[in-house]
Amino acid sequence: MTISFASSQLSEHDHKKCVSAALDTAEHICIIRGVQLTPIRHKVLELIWESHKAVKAYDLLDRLKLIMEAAKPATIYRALDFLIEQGLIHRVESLNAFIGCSCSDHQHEQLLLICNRCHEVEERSAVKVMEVLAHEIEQANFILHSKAIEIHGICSKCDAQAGNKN
Amino acid sequence: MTISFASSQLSEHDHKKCVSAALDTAEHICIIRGVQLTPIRHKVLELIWESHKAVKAYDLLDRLKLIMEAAKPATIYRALDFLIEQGLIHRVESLNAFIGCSCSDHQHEQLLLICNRCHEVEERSAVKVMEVLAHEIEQANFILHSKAIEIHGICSKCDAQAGNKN
DNA sequence: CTACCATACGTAATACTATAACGTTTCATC
DNA sequence: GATGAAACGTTATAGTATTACGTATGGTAG
Ligand SMILES: [Zn+2]
Ligand SMILES: [Zn+2]
Ligand SMILES: [Zn+2]
Ligand SMILES: [Zn+2]
Repeated sequence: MTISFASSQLSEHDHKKCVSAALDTAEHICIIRGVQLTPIRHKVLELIWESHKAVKAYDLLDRLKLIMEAAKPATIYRALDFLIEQGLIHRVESLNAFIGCSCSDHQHEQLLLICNRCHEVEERSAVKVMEVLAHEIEQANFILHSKAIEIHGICSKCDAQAGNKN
Repeated sequence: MTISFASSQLSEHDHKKCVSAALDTAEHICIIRGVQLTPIRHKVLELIWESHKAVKAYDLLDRLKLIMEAAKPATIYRALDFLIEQGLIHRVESLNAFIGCSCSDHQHEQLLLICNRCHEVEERSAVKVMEVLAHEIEQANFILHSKAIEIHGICSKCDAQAGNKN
């Protein structure tokens, strides 16, 4: 059965394109910025991009160990720190997990739609939300450093599948 | 030195009123719902309300141990689970910490302004933000279960203090 | 009454997440 | 070829959270 009517941008797509685009962009960004996308960092980024699901640090570690026996927690966390600093991945606070950044323009003005069923995370730009939110923050005389908007629920794809089962 | 011009709702207030209001409300809500605000749960809620700072589970545990030697992690986490279920506290995902809920009407349509300096957390209702956000979520065909908007930065009080030092 | 059941709690063990500390390698620069 | 910075290796430890199983309590059906 195919899901022809699902509306999520994550459905039915050529994921290899996501991966290669993400890695190409990362390589490009790192060259421009003069920072090193070392083999470990590159591999961790690739592992994160294996799917659109949020992935845990120790799961990454297990997978990294398959090709790099000596990998330790610090190995992963250092790579994650680097990738976050460079805005190449996002930390999902409510899951203690990580996803590849798919902000089209890497402006990181995004909200995360986290599916509690399939665990995929969709990043949406939501310009209007950010505008109104910025205004609200300003009204509170609060000096913004960073913001995280994490929405939990059921994605359109999973909802459609559940609907089909009835 | 007093800070007479700070604008945060958390400044210069009678915190005993916050605590007693929160505890009274909690007792009332639990009676209405037919759930038990046991002595442990009540005490944990009181400890959380000692300040407007987000508090960690193991810090709560240490303080609970002072009056209840046998307290263990499960003691705290069970109380926290209950209080969250009842909407009497919020979990701050980005801090692995907890704050008392101060939604005026316990509708939990709030955003959290988290000060990185003093660690106080202000809960703001932000109706307009929620409206626009709800619309955005609907457009994504996403079925909402819960949402967390966590803003990090410097609160007006801390900003004013920093200003005074110059 | 008492057998039953649900809720809350006691207790121990364990799992999961993350960082600290210090040594080594590498490579560009002086 | 000494110096210094960045990345990584390695070990230990800190911090966060859950599982599992046993006990106590109180309400309720029989
Ligand atoms: Zn993809
Ligand atoms: Zn889903
Ligand atoms: Zn107060
Ligand atoms: Zn502050």
